[in-house]
Amino acid sequence: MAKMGRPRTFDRQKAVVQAMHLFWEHGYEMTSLSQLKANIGGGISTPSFYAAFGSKEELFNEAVQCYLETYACVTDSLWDDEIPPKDAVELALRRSTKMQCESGHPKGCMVSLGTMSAPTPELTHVVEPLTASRSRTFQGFVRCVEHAIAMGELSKKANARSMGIAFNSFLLGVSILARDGVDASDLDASITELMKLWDIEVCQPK
Amino acid sequence: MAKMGRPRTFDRQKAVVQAMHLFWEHGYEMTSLSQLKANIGGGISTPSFYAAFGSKEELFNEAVQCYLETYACVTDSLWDDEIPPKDAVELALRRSTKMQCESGHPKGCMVSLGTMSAPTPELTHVVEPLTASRSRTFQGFVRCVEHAIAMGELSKKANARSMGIAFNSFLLGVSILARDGVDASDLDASITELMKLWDIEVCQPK
DNA sequence: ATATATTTGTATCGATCGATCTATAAGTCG
DNA sequence: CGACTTATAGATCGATCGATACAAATATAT
Repeated sequence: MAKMGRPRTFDRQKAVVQAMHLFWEHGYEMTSLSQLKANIGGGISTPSFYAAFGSKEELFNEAVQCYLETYACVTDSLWDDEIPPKDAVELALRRSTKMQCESGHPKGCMVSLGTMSAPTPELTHVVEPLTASRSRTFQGFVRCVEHAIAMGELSKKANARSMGIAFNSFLLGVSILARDGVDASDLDASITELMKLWDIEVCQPK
Repeated sequence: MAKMGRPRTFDRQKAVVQAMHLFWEHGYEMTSLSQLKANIGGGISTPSFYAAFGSKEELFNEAVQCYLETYACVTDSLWDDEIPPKDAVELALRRSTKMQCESGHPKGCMVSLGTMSAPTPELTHVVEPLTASRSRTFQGFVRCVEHAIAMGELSKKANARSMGIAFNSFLLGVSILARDGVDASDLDASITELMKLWDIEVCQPK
């Protein structure tokens, strides 16, 4: 049985993707309802917007979910136990950097850049999923280092938290550099440099 | 000869510092005139604001200049030829990180976080000083590595650009981590980790 | 004392913000 | 067909945005 009532004139899922691109580019507060309406299905009216999405905040939440389920997966390797920890870290760094520099969508990472989207305390809850995702990625880096230590690949003297922060901070910085137009190839080369931090802590064969 | 006319009821320089804190915290567009007026001298009127500063944009420029001449100096070691290159890099990283985590002002770096303050192309010129400062800091890191290579401290095979990007990207990420409330001590420990990238490239004594 | 220069307070400007009301159009059901 | 359901279009809401006009207040300069 098909849906009753007058059919929608625009593709709702495509609209969420469009909204995601706008929020990604400008942040939550800096993206206006006018922008969103104008970019959905070639332009929709205010009541159509609210009938379809409820409010700006609800659409933002959908857009964030959409991002987390698609683009944000570039760091999934950090929780894949079938991938050696070092490869997992390197894959996450390279895939994320590559994605952040791709054309077809805004530069940088929506999760990382979302920090500045909650300038006031009353907006904190809006960007909570982004904050949680940043925390999760950080934990993922630490986890990989800890696994490597437990497996005997890395020295027991290695500081998992410090190494995790180093990898994580580098990747957060990539968002700003990607926004500034730094070439993907330059960033990729610097990942090669950064990964030497891992090799240093490898247990020396006796 | 003193200034003529009715005297100002607030300290203009203190007002610029107050404005700097607000712009630092919320970015250019997200800081409203109402906020600025309310936080200057215990509250001033609209005409007083415009008489003193001209416009929101002009005040922002003054606030940025104020930041660059004070807080931003934490990375000045990168251009100090009397400091050994490695120390210069490490000092810049540690001083900047410490400053970004200090209390008494917003967390993170105003220059780094200013990326998201220009969501629209027509605002690009407003944050141009911030963009220029980011570029300058990056060049500073590269410069130190190049000096070290020229001095024979670092291997000629070292990639100055890649290493510069690595240090720079890490430091940009610190702004986001500081905003997220990461402890200064944890960040400082990760700098110790990061600096191993330098030691790796040191010419081995034969 | 008078003229001049500057800041102040009150009121207000048009534009835009996110959001809502009412009425109409366009579908599926019985 | 008529009943029901849903999305549409146009008009508009109060709040806030950055910015201005005007006149009263307060200082210095002559």
